[in-house]
Amino acid sequence: MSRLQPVRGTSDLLPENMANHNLVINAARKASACYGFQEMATPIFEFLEVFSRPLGASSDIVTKENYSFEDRGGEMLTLRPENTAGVVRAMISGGLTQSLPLKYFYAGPMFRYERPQKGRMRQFHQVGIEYLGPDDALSDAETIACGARFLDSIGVLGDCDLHLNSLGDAESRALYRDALLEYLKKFSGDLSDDSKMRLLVNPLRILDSKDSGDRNILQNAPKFPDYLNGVSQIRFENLTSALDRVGVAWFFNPLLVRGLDYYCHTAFEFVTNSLGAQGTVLGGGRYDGLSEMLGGPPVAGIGWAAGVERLTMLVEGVLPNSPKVAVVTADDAAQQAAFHLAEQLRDAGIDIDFPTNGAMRKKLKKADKANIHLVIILGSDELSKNTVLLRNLSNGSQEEIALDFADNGGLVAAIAKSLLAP
RNA sequence: GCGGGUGUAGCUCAGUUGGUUAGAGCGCCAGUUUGUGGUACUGGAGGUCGCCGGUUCGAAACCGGUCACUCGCCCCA
Repeated sequence: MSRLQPVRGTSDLLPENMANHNLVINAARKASACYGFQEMATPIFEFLEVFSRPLGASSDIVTKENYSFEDRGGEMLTLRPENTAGVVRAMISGGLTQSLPLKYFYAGPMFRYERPQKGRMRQFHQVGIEYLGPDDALSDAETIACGARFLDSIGVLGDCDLHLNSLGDAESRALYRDALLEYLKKFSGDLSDDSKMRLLVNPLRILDSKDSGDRNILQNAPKFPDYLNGVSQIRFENLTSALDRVGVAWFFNPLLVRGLDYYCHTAFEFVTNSLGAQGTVLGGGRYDGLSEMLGGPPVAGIGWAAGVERLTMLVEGVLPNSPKVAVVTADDAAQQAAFHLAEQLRDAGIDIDFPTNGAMRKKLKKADKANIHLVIILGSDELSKNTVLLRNLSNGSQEEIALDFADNGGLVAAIAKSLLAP
C-alpha cells in the first residue's frame, strides 16, 4: 500500500456511478416483483462449508478465488462469492421448507479473489432471484422471462443473446458423462493442459474450452442432446415452447455447461458482445440437488444472478438526484431565518439545497452548476419587508413573495407552480 | 494463476537523439461585478512525471523490480 488507493479489484461508487448502479438494481427489483419475488438479504459472510460443500472441490471459486479467514472465535468464514448457497442455507436454517414455494430477490456485494479486468472485480455486485420448490418447466420459463423482462426494462436485452441448454436429469448426465469420457480418452494426449486436468475432475467443462485444439477434438464428440432421456427431452421442449410463445428469443447452445455438480436441466446465460471477454451479463440455472448438499431436505430450485457493474456499463447514464430549489442568503443577517425557511420548505416536501459558504454571487454560481431551477433569496431588505425573492434560474425571471413563518403556503404554492412549468 | 499494453496536474493529453525552472486544454479559486448565475476578459493555485532501485556528469525519457489499470487466457455475473 504505497498510496491511498482502493484495494485491488475494488472501487468506490461515487454519486454519478451510484445513480446508474441503483437504476440497474431498482429495475431488477421491479421486474422480479412483477413475478412475485420478494426481496431478502443474507449475510455477506457464511461458514466456509456453505460454499465449499455445494460448489465442490473442483470449482475454481472454492479452490482459489475465495476470501476465507478465521475469526477470533476460530471459525472459518468466507465472504460470499455468490448468493444462491446463502439463500438456500437461509431457507434451511429458517425452517422455510415448510412454506414452499419461495420466491426471493436479492441485491448486494459478492467477493472473488480473481485477477481484475474490465467487468471483473474482486468486490462486485449482483442482483438475482431464486425460485425454490417447483421443478416443472414453466417455473424455468417464468424465471428466464423475468430475467429477460429485467434486461429489457434497462434497454440491454437487444444487445444480448440468450444461450440455452439442458443438462438433463442425473441419469442423462451420467450417461453422457461416460460417453464423453470414453471419447475424450482417445485424445487425452492431444488435449490442452487445462482440459487434461478437467478430464479427471470435471469432463463436462471441456465442452466450453476455447482452446482450438480442444475444439477440433470436440467436433466429433458425442452430443449432449442425444443422451437426454425422454423425461428430460420433454421437459426441455416444454420450456422452449413456453419461451417461444411469449417471444423470448433464445438459441440452443449445447456447449453451455455448468461446472457445479448440483446443476441439472436448464442452464442459461444472457451474453452481450459489447463488453469483451466478460460478456455474460445474467446467468443461471436449475439446482435441484443443492439443498440436500447443504444438509437440508430435497428442494428443487432455479435462479439467476446478474452483474450490476457489467450492466451499468451498458446502460444510458442518468444523473444523481439533487434538489431543484436552493435557499440563498444575501447577507449574514438573514442566515437564521433562511435556515428556518429551508426546514419549513423541506417539511412541505420540497428538496432544498442550503449553501452556507461564500458570497451570494458564489452561491448563485454553484446553484447554476448544480442545475438548480429556483433560488429563494433572503437578505436584510427582504426580512424588513417580510418577503423573499423567488428567482427562476432557467429563464431569469424574479418575483417578490410574502414571507410568513406562521403560514408559508403561498410561497410553497409558488415554488410548486414554478417547478411544474417547463 | 499465465501472456501482452499502459501509467506525466482533479480530467483529457503534449513533452524532440537523455540536458538546466515539466507544458496545454478543460475544470477549480479569485477579480473585472461591495445584493444576482450562465457569456467574456484578467490573474492564481495545483506535479516527489505511479512507487523503489540502477545506468549516467545529468533521467519524465534508458534498464530492473514493484504497484495499479487495461486486453487476452482461465473463470464467471
